[in-house]
Amino acid sequence: MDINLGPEGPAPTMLEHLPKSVLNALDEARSRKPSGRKETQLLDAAEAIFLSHGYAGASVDDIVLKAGISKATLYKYFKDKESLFGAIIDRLCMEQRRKFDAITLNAATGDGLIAGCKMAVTFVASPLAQKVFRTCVAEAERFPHVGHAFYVSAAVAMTEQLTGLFERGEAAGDLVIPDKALAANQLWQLCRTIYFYEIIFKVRDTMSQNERDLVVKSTLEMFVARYGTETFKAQMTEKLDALGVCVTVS
Amino acid sequence: MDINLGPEGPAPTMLEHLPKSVLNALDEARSRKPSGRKETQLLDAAEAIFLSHGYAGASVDDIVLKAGISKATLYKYFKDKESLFGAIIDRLCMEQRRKFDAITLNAATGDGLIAGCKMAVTFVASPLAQKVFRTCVAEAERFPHVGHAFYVSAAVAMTEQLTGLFERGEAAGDLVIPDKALAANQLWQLCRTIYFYEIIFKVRDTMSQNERDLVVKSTLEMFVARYGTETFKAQMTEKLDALGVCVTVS
DNA sequence: AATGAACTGAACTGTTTGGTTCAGTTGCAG
DNA sequence: CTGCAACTGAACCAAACAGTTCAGTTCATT
Repeated sequence: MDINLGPEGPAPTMLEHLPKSVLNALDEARSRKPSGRKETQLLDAAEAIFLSHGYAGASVDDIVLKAGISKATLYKYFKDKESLFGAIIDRLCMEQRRKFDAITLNAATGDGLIAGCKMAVTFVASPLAQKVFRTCVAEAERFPHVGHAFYVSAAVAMTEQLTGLFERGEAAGDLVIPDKALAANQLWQLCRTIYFYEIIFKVRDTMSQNERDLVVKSTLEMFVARYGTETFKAQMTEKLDALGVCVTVS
Repeated sequence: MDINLGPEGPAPTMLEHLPKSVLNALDEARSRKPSGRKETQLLDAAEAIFLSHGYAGASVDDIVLKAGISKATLYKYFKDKESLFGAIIDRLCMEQRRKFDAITLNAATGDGLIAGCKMAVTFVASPLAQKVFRTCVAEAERFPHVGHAFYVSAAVAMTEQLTGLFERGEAAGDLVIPDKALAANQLWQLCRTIYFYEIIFKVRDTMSQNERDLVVKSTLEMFVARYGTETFKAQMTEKLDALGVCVTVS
């Protein structure tokens, strides 16, 4: 995407001493986003610091230091710390929403469910998603907008996706789901079984492929037992037995 | 429990000007907890402020002001802000654990499951539990002990309780659960469907009795579909249909 | 070569922070 | 009455905080 100059990056005064190739890359980046390079540096730095120290724990001085810009520049882009924080959260949530919307679960019901759960489990356990979750939970009380933005970008987006899959599953005679929004939430909740909370509460750091498969399997066993037609249950049992052994699809 | 003197409370110098009844109540409280009254005031105030502002956002001056004690006294009890915070979290988690351990789910399987889920849903949506959850999630990365304490006080305690219920359910021929810890986690997760996250992210503030019943019902429908024996499924369907209309047990 | 906008670094404001110190007050046990 | 430990309030510290100001630099555009 953009060129990562690392913390601080070279001062503009030093540009002429860089190799041609780097200069070209810089020019390219600059022409692509002519007026936003400094802003991007700022947003990236602010994101990293807010996500790891929280709003109150993050210092503006640390942010400008990491961004390699001056304090005056920051306050030209944002009126205060609070609005910078808001912009960071909005950017993160939009990105999250984008990820959900990019998913297309157009496989057959069984494979769609498995793929969806795998994505959900992988997403939910990813370091970035964990940090965003943590920060949004932490600040939701003081900044309701933050909580709301996160909720819409995750819960709402995911509900829409799954509802589509469920409707197709019903049409195919695989599922019978009276309340699809409720079922989507339940499925999503089951994908957070055990490991999500163990990571959130720092009881562990990561989860293995086997553990991911275990969650997918146990989640769908439950989901299908409740909402699957008899024929679909039998069909899924096989598929799920194949899982949890070695499969790696992602 | 203890006598609430309100913010700041009367200074000790003013005690002799208070009505006799209040003085007696004060004396009673003091003789009950002779050496810990100031400490209790401190812990209560610190709890309130940490839970609503987070660790970094809470100021020691605000805490001693609310506790009605002097700063010097605080630093006689705790070596620094961090250890005060640790003590607050430990106290909250111990209390949480105590609540879970006090539960006795000794009814028949069906009623036990319903009672357990009702408690879980009510607990999970309570303002205090929400604040504790928020704070522990927020600080788990900077203070791993906080995350760990919360995890043990909630997840572990609840798993133990439910495992007992499941074993009795199996003995009675109602349930078949190969992995009981997993099933306990799934049940707990399902109790957080929709509303828990809506409250955590400040999309709403409370949930009604009907909404609680809806969660209990949908949770157990799913759980029983997966882990119930055929006879038990039929039996539960009736019980759950009775629910979600008006029932108020709590 | 001149213009103007973006940006810099560093100094500066006024406030707040966590933490310390201390002379003096209080209430209670001997 | 005395001695003692708990506690007070207020002053104090150095560091950090968010936010402002400004003289001066950089750089693409004309």
